[in-house]
Amino acid sequence: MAGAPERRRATLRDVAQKAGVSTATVSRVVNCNALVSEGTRARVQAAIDALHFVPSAAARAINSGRTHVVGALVPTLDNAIFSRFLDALEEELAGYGLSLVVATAKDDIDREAERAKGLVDIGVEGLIVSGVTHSPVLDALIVKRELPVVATSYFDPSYHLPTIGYDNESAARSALGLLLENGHRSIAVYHGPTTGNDRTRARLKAFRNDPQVEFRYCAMPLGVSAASDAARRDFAEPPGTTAVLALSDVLAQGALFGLQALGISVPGEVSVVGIDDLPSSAATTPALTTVHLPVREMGQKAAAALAKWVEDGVRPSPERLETKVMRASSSLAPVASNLRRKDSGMRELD
Amino acid sequence: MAGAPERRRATLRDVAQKAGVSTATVSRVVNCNALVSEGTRARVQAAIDALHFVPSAAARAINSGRTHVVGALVPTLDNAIFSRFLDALEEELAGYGLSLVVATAKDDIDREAERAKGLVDIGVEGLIVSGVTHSPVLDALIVKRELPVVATSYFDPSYHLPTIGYDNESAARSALGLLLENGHRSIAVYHGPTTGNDRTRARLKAFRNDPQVEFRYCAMPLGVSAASDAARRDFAEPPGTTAVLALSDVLAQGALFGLQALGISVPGEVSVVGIDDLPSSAATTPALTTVHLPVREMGQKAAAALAKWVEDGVRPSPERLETKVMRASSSLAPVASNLRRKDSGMRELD
DNA sequence: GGACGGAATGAAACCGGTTACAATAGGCAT
DNA sequence: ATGCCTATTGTAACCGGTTTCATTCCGTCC
Repeated sequence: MAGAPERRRATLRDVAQKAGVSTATVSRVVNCNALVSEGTRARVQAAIDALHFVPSAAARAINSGRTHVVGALVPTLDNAIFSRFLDALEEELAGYGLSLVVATAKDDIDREAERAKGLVDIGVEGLIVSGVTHSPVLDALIVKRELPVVATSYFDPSYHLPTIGYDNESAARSALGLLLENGHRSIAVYHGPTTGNDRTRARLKAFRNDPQVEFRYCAMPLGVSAASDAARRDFAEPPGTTAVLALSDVLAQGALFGLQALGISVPGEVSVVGIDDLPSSAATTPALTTVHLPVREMGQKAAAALAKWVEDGVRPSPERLETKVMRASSSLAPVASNLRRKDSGMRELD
Repeated sequence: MAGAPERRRATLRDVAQKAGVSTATVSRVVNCNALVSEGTRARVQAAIDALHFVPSAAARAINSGRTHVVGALVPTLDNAIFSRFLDALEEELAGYGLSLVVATAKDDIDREAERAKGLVDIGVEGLIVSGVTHSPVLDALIVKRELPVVATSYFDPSYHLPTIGYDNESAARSALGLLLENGHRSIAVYHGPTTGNDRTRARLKAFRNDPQVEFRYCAMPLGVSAASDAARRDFAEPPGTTAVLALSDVLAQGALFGLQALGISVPGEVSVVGIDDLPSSAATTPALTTVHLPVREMGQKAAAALAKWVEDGVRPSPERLETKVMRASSSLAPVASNLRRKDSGMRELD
């Protein structure tokens, strides 16, 4: 009577005792599996309800050898492009009966390795990572554990992990191509930090060896405000620059807003191109010209590939996803110094 | 020789045998704990390395009774406000040695309950949910399991779970107040779906019983494009409406862009107010007037509260976080029909 | 020289489930 | 009445670690 409220969670043995059956029978009832007579099933169920019994996930996992959990390491959640990717990834993984643990690497390979260690410690069966530049510590962990790992946001069939992603350099080249076609020869390249971010570095490669074009590289934190500030600074006095090529839509939007704040017409006076194709990029005025990265599709493909690897042991093949120019002339026009201002309106005709 | 490559992962027993010691000793080495002589430690470590031994998370969990995993159920990841929240949550939880599993409810309480069940099945020790409207199934699960659960994005000290969040109605009232002060009496309210979303419903309550104000409610999908389209439709012909009050910044931004597309000046001709204070809202031109919701802080507080509950068993108290009007006059001006257009510029003086 | 104390290690129980296999019982054909 | 088959249930081993407690081995102290 004076006893404590008995706080230990009920175990299968408790239930078995209360129902007057063996643990095997309770296990059968819990798993709806084998043939248990209606009578005992009801009796056991009653005991389960009375004791608030919930089976232990760990005990199950130890028997099945499966945790049904996979992990995703992304640079950050605080950027629509990754959260969009994760949204698709989570959705698709759920379809395979897998749960998703997320961890953020913050563009730091050591932190990434540390977090990965944490994920392995909690028993993830597989991992999604971003890019192909990782800590040796992480690589060692993968080898040791024979852990299924898919690298995303990057395509490189020669990489030692299967990559499911797009060609970053080619995406940047598409963006550049648009500007070149329209006569731009002096271009400001807005990009985020390159340390720990091989996607950005790959995109920057698109601008090598182009002696006829003058690039002004502007590194900044990956945020709308930073790009807006940069644009306000860079274009406060008319510069030679006729276009902003931003390696992320976040920066492209920032540049657009910054130019608008200066009263500079886009694309009338300055052209802006981005990469990502965020949902909001279609809605700005003008709508942003950008290179679409199929991150939802990437989420689905990566989920399917990892699920198959984890469940059936089949290592997926690399997959290259196509990027695509969106709204080619919306925030982009022929360079103003070569053509009459009004020509920018004519772009809408073709 | 002809034997298979022996694919089962190495266990503690394998290591013990190889090193010629007992399992207890290996366990000690793995956990750096007790006193093991230098000699044996080295011998065991060698065996561990040779066999690529990695301890099983499940086996550990079964002994400690802890999984070090908590779950978060959010409406969606595909909205900056939630991914921002999760970014902070994940960061803070990591500090407590907890990993974060995410699942999306998509504003559907049945799906939420189903996902929650899945999370419990993989062994989460606690849960973060959004809002205070949940399925009875979920409530039953919480009770049964005595699961620590913190409700966020909502403040209601009378709710049966501890809430850590802001007062949605009062946030909406702040936004409304700004418009009223400036003479607006005919206001378009842009909001997302109300089914399954009690935050939106709470915000809508702020507009009850105000006979002198005419509200036009416009429900739409929660996205920039939807709001942009809505604005283009609503303001194509001059309506009586002088302001848009959006219950999310995503919609406010959309409205702003849509109005700009129509060539309507904001705030000169139409005022726009939002709620959320997304990072990008500070950068638009004009910067968006909005009510700041402290979601990063909420993430930190929720993480701390849940961690303490899970680790020490202390149920947290509800916490009310303050909302705050940002950039009060940036995208908002006195109603044009009552005042001279140029007055809008004067707002910046006070 | 024998008892004592601490360090290093091992044996075995245990965590909470699953499951192979054995055992029991009732139904039915012979 | 005997034997066989099957539906139901129990026994106990097992999954892969952790941990308690006993044991062994030394060095020391008296």
